[in-house]
Amino acid sequence: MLHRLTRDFYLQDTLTAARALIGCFLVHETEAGRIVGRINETEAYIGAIDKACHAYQGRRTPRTETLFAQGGTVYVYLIYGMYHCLNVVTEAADVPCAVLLRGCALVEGLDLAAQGRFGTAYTELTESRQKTLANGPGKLCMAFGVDRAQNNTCFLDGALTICDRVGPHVRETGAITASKRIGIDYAQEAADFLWRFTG
DNA sequence: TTCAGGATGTACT
DNA sequence: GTACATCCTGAAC
Repeated sequence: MLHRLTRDFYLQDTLTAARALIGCFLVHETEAGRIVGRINETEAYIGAIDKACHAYQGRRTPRTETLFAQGGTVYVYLIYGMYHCLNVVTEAADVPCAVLLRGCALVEGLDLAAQGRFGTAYTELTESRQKTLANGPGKLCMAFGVDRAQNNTCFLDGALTICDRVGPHVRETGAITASKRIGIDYAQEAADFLWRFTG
């Protein structure tokens, strides 16, 4: 069984959505098979008040255009010239907000993910590499085979989706922790917002 | 076990 | 020209 989150979910308040995404499943249906991971780390980016957000104060450029789409849109961008980051656009159209998916634990399609990251089968990986398969935004994209081709597609009807139920897996969360976001020291007071969720 | 440095390209000043 | 929502490797402790 595969149960996609509905439009209502993505139209929620960004901080609420960022917290609620913990425990949900990121699913990518590729030609080679399905890759599924339990989301365990997210960060919220809210354009109106957030200096770390690409669309801070409504800054609108070709790159940030996707952030102004309706909640449920996929926003992928290139960072540091070599890595991609996968975001979930939230809230209504013309409100630039998104949730960055920073990490997940793979539960299905392990070999596909390992091929994407290291070019070898999962069973060939060292224990260390198995544990760190998708525990960071750049790594998550490599493992799921996500790049800018997915930018501006839709989580509701595309190959890339988010579900609260996939096969035998059901969304399940224990304690969720809020903490400071990572890698945005340049964002002054916004760097101290507790907009990172793990669980 | 921790840490510094390099790779790399796009967007924007 | 500069900065960037990162990751990996290898050297030092």
